[in-house]
Amino acid sequence: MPPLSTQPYKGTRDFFPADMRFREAMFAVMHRVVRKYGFDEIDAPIVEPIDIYLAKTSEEIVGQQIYAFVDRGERRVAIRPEMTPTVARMVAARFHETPKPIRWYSIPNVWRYEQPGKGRLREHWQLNCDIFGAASERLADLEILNLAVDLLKGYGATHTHFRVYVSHRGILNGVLGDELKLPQEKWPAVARIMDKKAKLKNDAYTAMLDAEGVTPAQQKELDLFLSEKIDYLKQKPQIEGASYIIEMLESVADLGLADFIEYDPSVVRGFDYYTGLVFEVFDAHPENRRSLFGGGRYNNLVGAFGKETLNAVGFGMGDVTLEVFLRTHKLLGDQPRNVDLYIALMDDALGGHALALANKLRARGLSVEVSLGAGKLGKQFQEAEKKGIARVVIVGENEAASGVYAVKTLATGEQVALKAEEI
RNA sequence: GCGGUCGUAGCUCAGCUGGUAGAGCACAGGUUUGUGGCACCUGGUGUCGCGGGUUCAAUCCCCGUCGAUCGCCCCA
Repeated sequence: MPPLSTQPYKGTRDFFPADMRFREAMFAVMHRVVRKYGFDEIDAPIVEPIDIYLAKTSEEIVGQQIYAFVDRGERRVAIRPEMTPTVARMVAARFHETPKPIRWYSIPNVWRYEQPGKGRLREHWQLNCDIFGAASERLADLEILNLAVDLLKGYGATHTHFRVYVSHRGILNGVLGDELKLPQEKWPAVARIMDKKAKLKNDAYTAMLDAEGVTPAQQKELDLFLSEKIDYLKQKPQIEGASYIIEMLESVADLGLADFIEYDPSVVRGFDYYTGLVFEVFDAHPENRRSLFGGGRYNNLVGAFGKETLNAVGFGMGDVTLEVFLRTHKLLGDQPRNVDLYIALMDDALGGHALALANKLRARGLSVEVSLGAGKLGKQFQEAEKKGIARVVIVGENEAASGVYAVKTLATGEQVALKAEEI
């Protein structure tokens, strides 16, 4: 048998201590910020019946990107490609007993079978924040946007680092259907072309629209829609979602978030379950102009699990894109270890004494690493330094006998004699 | 899924149209045994990503494969 590979499965990562420290630092900000908004944390199994994705997740994800298998009991199951259907399921399960509005968050790992690339892997962790059953959907949407901005601000980001683009599901439908009178089966392709407009040359763009059978008159209207942005909506109040977006932006300005949030007609989002607000957060860095995360309103998902329905809005923020963002802008870097003391040992016979001393110090809240085998003192200093520990307590015969320990601060070389209670 | 680049010691990499491999850093030990970060000495490893082919001979050439990375497709 050939030696086994030490590589993790394609598109996944091992988290060695340094990676784990970084991840935990990212998560810590998430927990801190989200809890300030009164969100409760939840978790759920990584495997779900595949049915919960079939109806409402995008066809692309279910058809090509889902990890699915049949279990020993012939059940068709899937490894979760996203958390939202699970959250909706849990809300439906405790529908009556949970006070509304429900604010829940989670940081699950989710899996998609896709081509790994920068900022894209097969397994990633995703902060999910959702609000269910708000009496005012507008206020819930506003709070979710506010939270999304606040999260990135929690890492020290400002409006120069990122921008939130909002739109409404009804707008695109209204423009393509009611204004342009395009048949519904053309909408996805046209939306895709619009989304790519910025990357395309003008003639390539028109050529693609021509190929979809979009007439010059329709293209002209489309151009107006894309270029005049909010003014276009003001001229067409009959479009579903137009007045909603106009008013939303006013509320955003009142909240002092005008620098962070703007309307962008090309925001679409892939999930089929969105029903209203959709938004996407983009990195503003010229070399990392990519979508960081997004979300929107999905009012019909909870109803799929029972008689009762509940309006909902939320977003999912992935750790891979977030890490690229944070490192690109130098907002979060490598995290140091956090151990207070290293106990150096002069002789293995003093090991018991050292372990007991460590326990005393731990009881006072300090974190302590004990040398698990005496060596040259100099080596032990080096070991402590490499482990990122600032101070060393020396346990030798004199110390063990007197209960007064030499405590050395490595960075300065200063050394003082302290009793255990004084360390 | 398609195309480019890449894969050599733990890490970063070198290796001149093919002759069984090297540097720096890191690591271990020592310069004499209760005080490190400097300096010096010594030391080791590599199935040269994996599999196959061509050749007297392959790290080098060819094919395949796995993985990473960049771009495209797709998408969040």
